[in-house]
Amino acid sequence: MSQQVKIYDVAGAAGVSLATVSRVLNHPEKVKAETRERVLRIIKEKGYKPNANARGLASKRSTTVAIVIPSISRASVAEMIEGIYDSARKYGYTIRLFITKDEEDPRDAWSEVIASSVDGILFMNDETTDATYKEIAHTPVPVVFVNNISSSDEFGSISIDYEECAYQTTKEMIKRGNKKILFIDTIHKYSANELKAAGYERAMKEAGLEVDILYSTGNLNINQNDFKTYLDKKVPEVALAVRDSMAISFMNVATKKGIKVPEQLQVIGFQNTRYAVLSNPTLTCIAPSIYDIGSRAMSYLTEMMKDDQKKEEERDSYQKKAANIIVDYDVIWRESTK
Amino acid sequence: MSQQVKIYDVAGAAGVSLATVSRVLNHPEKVKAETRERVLRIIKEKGYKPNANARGLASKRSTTVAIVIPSISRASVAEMIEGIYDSARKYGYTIRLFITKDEEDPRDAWSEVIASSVDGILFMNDETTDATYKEIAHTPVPVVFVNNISSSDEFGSISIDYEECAYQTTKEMIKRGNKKILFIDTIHKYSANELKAAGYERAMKEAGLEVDILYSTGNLNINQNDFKTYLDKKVPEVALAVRDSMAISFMNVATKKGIKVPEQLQVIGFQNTRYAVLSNPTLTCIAPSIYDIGSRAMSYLTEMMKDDQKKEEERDSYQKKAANIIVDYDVIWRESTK
DNA sequence: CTGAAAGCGCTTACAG
DNA sequence: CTGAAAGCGCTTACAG
Repeated sequence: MSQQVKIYDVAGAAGVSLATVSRVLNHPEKVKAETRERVLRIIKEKGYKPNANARGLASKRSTTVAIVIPSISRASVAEMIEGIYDSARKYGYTIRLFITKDEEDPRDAWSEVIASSVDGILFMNDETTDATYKEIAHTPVPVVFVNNISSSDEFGSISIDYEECAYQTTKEMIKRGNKKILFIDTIHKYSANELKAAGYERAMKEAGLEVDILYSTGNLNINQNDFKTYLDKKVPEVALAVRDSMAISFMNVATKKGIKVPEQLQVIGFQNTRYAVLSNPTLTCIAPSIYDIGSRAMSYLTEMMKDDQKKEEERDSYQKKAANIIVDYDVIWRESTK
Repeated sequence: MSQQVKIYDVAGAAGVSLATVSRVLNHPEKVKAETRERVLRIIKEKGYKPNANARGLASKRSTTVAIVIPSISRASVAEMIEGIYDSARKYGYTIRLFITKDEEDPRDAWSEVIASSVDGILFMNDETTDATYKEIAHTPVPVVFVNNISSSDEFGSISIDYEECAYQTTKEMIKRGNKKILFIDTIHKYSANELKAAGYERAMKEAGLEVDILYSTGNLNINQNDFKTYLDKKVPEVALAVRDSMAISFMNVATKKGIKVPEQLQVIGFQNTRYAVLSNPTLTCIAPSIYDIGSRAMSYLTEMMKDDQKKEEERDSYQKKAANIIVDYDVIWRESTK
């Protein structure tokens, strides 16, 4: 249980004051090259790492950002966090993780995040109500919405244009001669899913085709019943599902009923999880660059935090800069489509 | 951008000194009930949340623990983190997330974790070499191994007994009259997978049956080729795979060759990921209580951190207490077995 | 370019 | 049971 090296130890060994050691770390350009080299060498030798708490307290900056997510088990969260993490490391930030539980008061959750004294917040949320906006309006550090377009111009966001990619994909399937196109959505209204549905509807209406949306829960057993009931009545030419799991489940139910995929029914998922390639047939997917969303969100947050260090008056600038950044997507054609 | 409330503000409003406010928060039993109530009310009114950095600096405790994982995209990590998180909240701890990249020096990674001044570390690692042990030996805070039995008695661990569950499951399949049982393993040696293989081997040898292990990569395309090549030569009665994705992939390759699952070939996975129910047929799985591993790991770490606050002499006690805690598992029988 | 000193917001012996 | 004061390990104006 060895004692951690303190800045005093380094200063002593290098024959300088602790102020100089601190400067070497925080404003190296203000220190004479010769001194800097010497201090740096000692830092390395002794394995000195500044105490994060002391640093945070003195500088009012913690070089820590919070990731706030509703639940970590959602399919894409892991990849997004990985994107955030890699980007955060590049900028020297550390991650604090918060999972907001549905059953608890979001007010408490948010103030806990703030109290943890982070320099910025990456906020992933499937549905952002006005109440949420009010909640987070007084946050003393920059907030960036991840994978969820912010409808407020107070906060920036990084996301896929879900409306557009649903629109384009539906349109493509129409162009390929399909008319009966089903959209499978969650009962619960998530803002991303609402955008997907809107894009689908736009394409269908433009082509004069009938909009057909099947709502089901995320629960697999209920899904399967709903899907069976639906398929007893009719078989669409194409099914687009907001989640890969729903797409695969729909495909499995159809296959068991003797419906051939993709000959009679083509299926498309919206997430491109790793399991899209494990289904049989493999699943064609709209593939958002989830990793990129994470890493771009972090780098955007970094910019905002830089601005945040400036004085109050100048600060308005970044508020106005609040941008909704759109990240690319691909469509990966696999066996579930012709 | 409202100013955060400080302990001074609360003290002023409550007509007490800041020491008393601090006591209300940290040692409530030392404060007269009447005073305590009043202070508590003001704290609530003002929405006071102590500054985490200042608190950490003054008390030498940060009420933060680090989760160190090799890569977040592994199937079970999300659920484990959820378990850790829920348990951490219960004990009032916050989470700092570290992802160790294969390409970087583990020495640097670990010292970064320590510098972030956490009170304890939850260490998830697929393979722990002697070098790793040496690396982390001088960690100034308690470390608990998660999902990886520690072979050192310096550190405790929480895990499934992978050897045992592989043994029991193989034995069960033998009891059901199967003789040709294949074990599908990763080429890369992960300690958990080695334990699974050992359990399988023990059961096979006990029954005088031939051990048959197929090694493949985690890469799906390579898998499929390996599996095709294997199945061209022979079809086992049972295949046990260390990963669900490998099990499903093996099953899909077999199905495409016209082999009937489960009639001719039964398949069992080792993880029970959500996708076990999305495969067709659904996959029988050994189901470790991943969530429990996470939550028990955190609660065990809490104990160690409590001990860690005591004096050096007393400390040996917890070192000796370092336990390897075994968490339960289930076997969930689905369509891929008879 | 460097050092002495104040201060960041708390906690915790130490008196009383 | 409560307050005054020292101190946690840094950063950063302020002098020089």
